[in-house]
Parts: sequence; C-alpha cells; structure tokens
Amino acid sequence: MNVTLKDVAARAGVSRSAVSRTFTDGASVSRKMRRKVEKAASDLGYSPNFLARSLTTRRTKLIGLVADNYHNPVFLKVFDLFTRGLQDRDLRPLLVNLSDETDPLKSVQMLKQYSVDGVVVASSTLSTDFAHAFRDAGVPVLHAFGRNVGTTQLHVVGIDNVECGRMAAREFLARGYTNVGFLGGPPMATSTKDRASGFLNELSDHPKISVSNAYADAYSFNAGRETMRKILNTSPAQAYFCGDDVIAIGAMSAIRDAGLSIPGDMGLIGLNDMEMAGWANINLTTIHQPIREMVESSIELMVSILDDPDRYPEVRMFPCTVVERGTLKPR
Amino acid sequence: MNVTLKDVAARAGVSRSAVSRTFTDGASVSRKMRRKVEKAASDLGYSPNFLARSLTTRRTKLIGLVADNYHNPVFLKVFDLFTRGLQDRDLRPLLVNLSDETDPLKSVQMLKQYSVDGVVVASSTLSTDFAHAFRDAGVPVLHAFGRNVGTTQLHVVGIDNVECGRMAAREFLARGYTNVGFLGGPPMATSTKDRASGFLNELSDHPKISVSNAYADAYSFNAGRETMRKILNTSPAQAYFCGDDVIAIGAMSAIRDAGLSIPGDMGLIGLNDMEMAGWANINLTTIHQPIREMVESSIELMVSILDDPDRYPEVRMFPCTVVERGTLKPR
DNA sequence: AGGTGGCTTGCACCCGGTTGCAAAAAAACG
DNA sequence: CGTTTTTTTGCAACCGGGTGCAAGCCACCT
Repeated sequence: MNVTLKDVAARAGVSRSAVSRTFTDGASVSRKMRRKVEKAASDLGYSPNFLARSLTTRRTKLIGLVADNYHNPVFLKVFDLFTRGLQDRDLRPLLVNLSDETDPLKSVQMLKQYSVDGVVVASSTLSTDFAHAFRDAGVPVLHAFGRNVGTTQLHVVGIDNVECGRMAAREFLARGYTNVGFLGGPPMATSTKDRASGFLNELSDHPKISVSNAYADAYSFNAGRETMRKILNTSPAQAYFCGDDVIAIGAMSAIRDAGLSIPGDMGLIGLNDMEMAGWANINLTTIHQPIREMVESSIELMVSILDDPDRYPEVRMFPCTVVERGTLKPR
Repeated sequence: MNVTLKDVAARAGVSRSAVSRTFTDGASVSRKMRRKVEKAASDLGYSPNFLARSLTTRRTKLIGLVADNYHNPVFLKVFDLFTRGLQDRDLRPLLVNLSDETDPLKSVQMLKQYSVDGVVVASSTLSTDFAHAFRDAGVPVLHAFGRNVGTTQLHVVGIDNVECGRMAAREFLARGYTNVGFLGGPPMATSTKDRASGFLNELSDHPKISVSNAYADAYSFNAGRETMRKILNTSPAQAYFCGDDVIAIGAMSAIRDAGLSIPGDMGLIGLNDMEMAGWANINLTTIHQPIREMVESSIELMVSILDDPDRYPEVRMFPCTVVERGTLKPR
C-alpha cells in the first residue's frame, strides 16, 4: 500500500500534525523536527497526497483544458504550450474534448466533480455559452482564442478577428485586386463571422471593388479544397481571404489542380501562420496569430484569477501581423 | 460554498450515509428514501465530489496521458481519440508533457500524488524507462506506440516497426529500384532503429542493391527537408524510405526545389499515413499505421488492467499496410 | 529563582465522502 | 398474530491530510 502521513509520523516518533507541517510551507517547524521527519519520509518514500490535501486547502491545482477542435494542427501547438506553461507553474491540465458535446452543463458538472481550480476554454468556434456556464457555476474561467463580446463579463484572451478581416482587405486593396472573395470556415463560428464582417466592412468603402463570399463547412483541408473547386466552376474572384491556413492550403490544391498558378492567376491569404504555412512547398502569405504569446498570457491571467477570483473581467486582444510569403501578387 | 452530502442529508432529514448510498450504485436504498434524497439533491444542485470519494474507493478515474511529441500532427489525432475514448468510459485524461523532462521519477511522483488510476505513455520515441518507472512504482501502465521489447514485462500496444522497414524494402524491390536509402528520424529513437533494421535486413538478402542511410534530427518537416538537401548535394539514391510522413514531406519539398520530379527522378515512401499524406498536393505513398484501432485497443486494455492490475503483460502489435499513392514509380 | 514571551508541538476536529456493523423497520412465513 | 428473515437505516470509524487552539518547552530578562 501507499505510504501515508501516519506511517511517517510513526517512524519518526512524532505526531501527524508535525509531519503535515513539514510538508506545508509557511508552517512552523523546528529545525530538529524537520530533519527527523524528512529522514523518515525519505526512508519510506513518502510524498503527500494532493487530492486528500485539496479537501482542506480547497486547491487541487487542476485546470480544466476544454477544447473542441482536434483537427487543426495549430491546436497541437496550443496544447504543447498550455501543458508546459501549466506544468511550469505546478498546475495540471485535465483535458476535456467537447467535439461532440453540446450540453455545457454536463461538462461543467464533470469538472466541478473534479474540483478543478479553474477552466480554460480554448476554442475559436465554441459558443460563449460554455464559458458562461462555468462562470455561472462559480468556476474561474477564461476563454482563450475567444471573442470580444463587449456586454458580457468574462475573461477573454484572443485576437481581433474583425481587424484581421480588415487587414486582409487592405492587403488586397494595396495590391490592386478589384474582385476579391472571402472563403470562410463554418458560417456559424463566431470567428468566421467576425473575420467576414471586418473584411466586408473595410471593402464597403470602396464601391468599385466587387466582393463575394463562400463558406467551407469545416476548418479542414478537404473542406477548403471542395469549396474552392465549386468556386472555380462558377466565376471566381482574383484573390481570396481564407478563414484559416488549413482552408487556404486546401484551396491552393484545388487551384493548382485546375491548372491555375498562384499568385499569377489567383491570390490567397490565410490566417494563423501555422507552421506548415512556412513550408517551402506551401509558402502561404498569411496573417500571423501570436499563439505563443496568447497562451502565455492566458496562463498568467488564469494564475491571477486563481489568486483573486473576483478579479475584474479583462479582455486581452493581441494584434496580428501580415506575413508576406508567395501567394499574393507583389504590392 | 459548494453543496455537500451533509447539506443534502439535512434537507432530506436523513443520515449522511443514506445520501451517500443513493449516489453509490450497488448500494441498498429503498425506493422511498431514494426519491426523498434525489429531490433534496436536485433542489440543492448537489453532485458528489469525486476526489473526496476517491479517498475511500481508491479510484480517481484519472488516467495520466504522457506524451513527448507535440510537433507531429498525428498526435493531435491521438489526443482526440484518447480523450474521447476515455470520456466515453467515464475516465479523465490528465495530460503530461514530457518534451523537456528527462527524469522519469519526477513524473512518476507527480502522477502518484494525483493518484491516477493508470498511465498511458503515448510515444514512439520515449525510452521505455518511463513506462518501467511507473510500473515499478506500482502504477498500472501501458506503452502505446511502444516497441516490443521481448524481455520486459510491460503492456505494449504498437506496430511492428521492423516489419514496416521490411515492407518498405519489398516495395522498392518490387519496383526495381537498385539504389535505395533510409531517411530516418532521430537515430536514438527506438522506432527509428527498428525501422532501419528491418529495412536493411530485408535488403541484405539482395547484394546487388546498394543501400545508404541518413537521419533527420527530429520528426519534423524542416529536419526532413534539410537532411534531404544535404543528400542531394552528395550522391543521392533513387528512392528513400522515410521514417515518418512529416519527414517525407520535408524531403519532398527539398527534392522539388532542386528541380527534380517525384516519382520520376526520385521515389519516396513515408510512414504513418497522416491525414496530410492524402492531400491532393502531397499524395504521398506511405505505410498506414492504424492509429484509431491502436488507440481504441489501448483504452480497452487499460480498462482491463484497471480491473485486474495483475493481468499478465501483453504486447499487441498491429499490422500496417502500404497505401499506394503517387510518390513511387509503378510496379 | 521566578516571570515572561515566543516557538513548537500535539490534540482534536474538520474537509467530503464511504462502509462494516448492529439496530430498526419491513416483509415473509407459519 | 407472533416469529423469523430480509432490507433499510444510522452510527461511528475511516480514507489522507490540514489547522485552530492550548499546553509545553525553551531562552531570555530582571
């Protein structure tokens, strides 16, 4: 069986409290006592049980990491950064996959049963209902890659999707495209809506530019490819702003299959700057999302929220930048 | 504060045990009592605290999911399948990132402190020391994507990497290549070694075939690309067996940049059959690893291990198959 | 020596649950 | 209807550990 407090206390010939205090920082233990206990503990190979401890301290150091997009390679990077960052701060991620879950309350209840200290909802597609459900249940929550919904009281770390749409539009304008399109992800995703709205809004000041839009039914290569195929059968625009790099890469494949060249016959700009976008055989011009910085900031914010659960809700927006590669004609 | 057993008991006017029994299946509770308790519980919004429960039941339903490769997109799929599969069985994955951890004991201690019921080490590169450390600590452990080390007593689910090497060699032979190479991942990874050994061994029966090998220093696009670049500056073979699709795709990019065609000037075969390998602009001939089936099997095996921790160690090997696409010349 | 104050220590109770046991209640039996 | 058997129920102890409180210890001071 496992070594417990009691065993250590018995071996050291002291009370259980003494042992407990030795492993609680900030507790008062004499030098002699500490040595005695530590000796006994290491003889026995003791280490305190976090879960038992959490009953009285009310801290599990468990953080629920909730995600719903396990197809976009970008999220692997997100997981990597989150797990490392949390580990560095002595926190542990409890992973939750919401891919086919639609009821926020079920996941809230699950995570409450495990007494997580906080929850990070990491998704650009998930409705804010999920984050709100946690908040309403009294669980500290933060929406990473979320959207700035001005009216609600929620911690959010994200990018300004509307502004990204504008940036893409401005790139097109600066390059003299006159007939452009938006090729978004799932039309219901908030990120898609925001990107489209920024894009269209910026172009609406330029009546001579014609604009169209289309939506892929998923943030995936195949969805991007199929949608572009259909577009090519009708009357395509000169350049497309794609809602995500992976969609852009799918579109790229359809365009090349049709015997067209990029950027000669058609321009493309993506969004995310996933690693692959920089691969030499892809070389996609795209809008860089500062994933590392956002994750780091999310973790820091979460740590402060744990310190002060009543901390006033904060929306942290990160600026994106255009990464010029080879899929738009020169300015 | 949170609703506890006591609150429910008080409201229902019954003892705490009665409430506990209502929420423990297999316990004896009368119909009337159950109704009374359930009413009180739902009035108060009570749900039992898993961690407190685990103290006496000695089951947390927490499974440590240990991984060290957060760069290969295949692992995103692995995470997806694992998290869903575990959730379906009412288990929760506690994610551990071992990317820069070298001391097995530290992670063992950490997971023991959280009383995980079991650990899945999901990695084809991690040394078996990690899995052994868990086993020696008395934690049920399973090595997924591991290697068949005949002598050690450990549950393993994996592919036969040696046989994969052989398959690649046979493909080359069947197509009449006479000068071939192995382009592996990190030379220290057990998977790399096994693939190389099968490949070389199969070819050793054919003395007229010349064989070379090279190693990329990571399972990544850039490593594959760089390594192939160097190869092209010397005297390249006619076809390469790459230790992973992502390396193959990197190599592909270097080959095309050098103005060579695939499979005209050089043949490539990968390993994994990651989603991207099937993308139209990549179309990589590769060896398919049945990820879904392996993960499913791992989870089932883990569940049985939890049922019977002394279960006799089992090595489950999954056969791989060649997926013919467009990067080898026709047979 | 006696008094005083500051650390240490152990006791006992608590965290939120589970469970063996025996008493109480209900059901089955003659 | 009383008796025996089976279920239900509550008590109390326990899981592994934290912590307020008061007693014990020690050093220091007068």
